[in-house]
Amino acid sequence: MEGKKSVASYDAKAVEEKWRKFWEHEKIYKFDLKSKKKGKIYSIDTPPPTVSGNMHIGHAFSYSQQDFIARFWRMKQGVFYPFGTDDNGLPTERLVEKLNSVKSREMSRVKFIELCLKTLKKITPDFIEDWKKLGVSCDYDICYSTINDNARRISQKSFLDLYKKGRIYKKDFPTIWCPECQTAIAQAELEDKELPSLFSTLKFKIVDNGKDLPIATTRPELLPACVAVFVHPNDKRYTHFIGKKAKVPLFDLEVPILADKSAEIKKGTGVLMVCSYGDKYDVEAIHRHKLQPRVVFTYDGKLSVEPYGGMGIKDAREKILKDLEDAGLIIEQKNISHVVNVHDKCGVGIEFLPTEQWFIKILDIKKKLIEQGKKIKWHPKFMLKRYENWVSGLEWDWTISRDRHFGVPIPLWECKKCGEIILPKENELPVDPMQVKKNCIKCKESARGETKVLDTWATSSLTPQIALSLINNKIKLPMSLRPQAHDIIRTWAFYTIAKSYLHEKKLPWNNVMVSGFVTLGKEKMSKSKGNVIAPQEVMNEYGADSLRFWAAGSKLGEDLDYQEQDLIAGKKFITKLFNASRFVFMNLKDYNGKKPKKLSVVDNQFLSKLNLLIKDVTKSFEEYEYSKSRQEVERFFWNVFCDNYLEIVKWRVYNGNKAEKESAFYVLYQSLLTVLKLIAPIMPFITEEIYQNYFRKNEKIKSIHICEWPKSEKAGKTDEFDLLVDILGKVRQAKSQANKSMKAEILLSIEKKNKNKLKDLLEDLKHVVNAVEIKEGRLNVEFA
RNA sequence: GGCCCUGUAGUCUAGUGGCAAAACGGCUCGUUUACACCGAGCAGUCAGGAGUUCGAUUCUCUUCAGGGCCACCA
Repeated sequence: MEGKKSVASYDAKAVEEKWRKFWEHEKIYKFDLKSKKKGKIYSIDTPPPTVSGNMHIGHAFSYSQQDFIARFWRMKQGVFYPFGTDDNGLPTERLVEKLNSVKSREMSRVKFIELCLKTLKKITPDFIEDWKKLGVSCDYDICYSTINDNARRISQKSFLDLYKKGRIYKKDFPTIWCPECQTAIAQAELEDKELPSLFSTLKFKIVDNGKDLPIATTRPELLPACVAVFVHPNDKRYTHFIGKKAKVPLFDLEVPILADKSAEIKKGTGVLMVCSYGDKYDVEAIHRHKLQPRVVFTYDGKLSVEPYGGMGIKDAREKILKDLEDAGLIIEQKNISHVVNVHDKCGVGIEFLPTEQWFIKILDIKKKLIEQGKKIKWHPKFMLKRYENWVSGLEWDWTISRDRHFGVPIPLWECKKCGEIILPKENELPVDPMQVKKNCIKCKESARGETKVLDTWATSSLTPQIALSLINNKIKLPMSLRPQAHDIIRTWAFYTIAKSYLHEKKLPWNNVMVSGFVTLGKEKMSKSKGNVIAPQEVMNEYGADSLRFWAAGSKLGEDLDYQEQDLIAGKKFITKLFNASRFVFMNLKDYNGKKPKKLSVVDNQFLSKLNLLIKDVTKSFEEYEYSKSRQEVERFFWNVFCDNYLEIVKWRVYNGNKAEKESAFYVLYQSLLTVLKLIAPIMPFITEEIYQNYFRKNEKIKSIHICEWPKSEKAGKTDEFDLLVDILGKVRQAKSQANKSMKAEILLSIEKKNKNKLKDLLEDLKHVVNAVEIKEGRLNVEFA
């Protein structure tokens, strides 16, 4: 033997890999309807990540948080916790094109989807690996992709159902259009972007008398699209022009001057030009006054009016400004910064262009959808407000058609002759109408297969239905939980609530938990800023348990600053668990966990404290307050169990008689096991390691993660135990202030009333504070 | 312009109508039969103002600062 003892240390990486394989091999997280306790299964509508690149730290943060909840409920009553990937969108399309060096537009949709599925089959397992490494305890055998046959079938079936319910209509209408992606998009896909702009005041002229009518604009390229000029009916500067015509500068157009209260007297020059279409306001104004629109942009964002035909919007703007200047038609110009709407996927400014699109009617049920939202429990509560705000601010029905190539096809045909709509039968789904020929039912002419595809949200709003279809709908809506981030309340949460209501008049789930995001130095992490942390590296360095421990550090919905010190704290906690367990079983060895006839007063009261802990931690998990759970277990384990209880029982464990030992052994065994179970949802690997090493043989259950959640029994009093700890603290303080060793022998005097209270505990006290004698008197410590 | 969230030790986070808390960091001691990835102790904090209250860090209003969502975007 060496002079210095060798200390076993915990190798997180190796241990975590071992248990990850064990869980997979033993199918610990396999969904089993029979596994339900109390007749219930807690079902989770897992967010399907987009397969692209790697898991980022935001994923690690929010998936950890939902996994705490999942693991808690698994132990409590059993869970349905599927996994899925979202592969039905632009990011996947781009990735598949890149990996296979193809262009989706040069292939048929069917072929491209086939290629997607093939490619995904290859890359998804590696992608999911990060989730498994993090310990996310889904049943990965219950796995969907939002582009596979089943998801397409459900998505198209949803379309058919809503069509038959009269919820879907097609309309030729100016809708939000992205000239970059060349597709219509939904209100929810808009993003603000602040841009510098030139604010020019231009000379319009009154047709009758040639007088100037100054109008300010940032978009002179819309001049040829001008269809009217508005002034406020009370604006005395202009009332005498109402009813006359104005001449648009540079373009030989005459437009009516109309009175409209929406023209603000104080804004700009007080005169407003209405164009087809500059913004949503123009769309409404033109309809209100029944004006004839004159559209000057093409779908790819170019002008269609000579002499500017074929020029991009920005180029045309510059050229027109120059021509205006040359013609002396600019009165004033200034640089301003203003906010414009851009497409969230590409950042390009949107336009309003009249196209034929499919819509789901939702504006008429806004109130109903808010009511549905209120029936769901939002965690944290205020997230409901964001939902309400969004729904009450909706001004457009849901545009569900996209003029793109890749995606779930809109399943219908239209008769070329009579316009009759032909729908597929349910057993034909999934179908691509561009590949299947149909004839009109009425006039027998051939019908045109719809070329548009569905908005990706039209499919991902069905994740509850898709997930439940994988278990033959043995669980019905509402599911228990939707975990998600707050940036997609207006899309994923809203559309899912809308669809469940429209299809079944049901809630999709009873609870929504909304995670915050990760910041670095209080700034939002983003690739463009370069301030990103890779969770893979963190797991390599500290282990997944530490990363999860960190993710449990802030309460749900709060942002959390990434700090390395938090990872160190997690690692230390793991080491402490590891060492304390080693100590316990160094002494217990083959102890079988049987309850002795009688427990000592200290042991009994310590168990009462443990019972209080169980109660608190359970409640915190039930309320999605995992950070409270973590804090409570951490504090109990470190301060009460390690710092005090272990010190108190040490002497008995080493030197006690049979009864004293048995009592201590039983309590050590039970309390350590309970602490492990309580923290297992947050730190699944270390708890499994300790469970397997020491408890499995007696407990018989294959894994700690499918053990029964601890039950809190009625807690008895803890007065004497608390007093003992209190005295212990005072003695330590006295020794520390006297610069004495904790081993220093002392004479301890205790207040008389306390001496009576402590009469059963004096022996314990004597050994733990190393008192040579305990006397009555005031509480004080004398050094021997 | 409307709505929502946040502001607590040097740092990062809990928390409460009645002594302000943990962790990391700092300082002082100690220890080697679970643990130096240790133990004990010490110092240090509720953004500013007003109100409600016996009492406010907590509730209300307001100012300031940070963040988010929506609207506007002539």
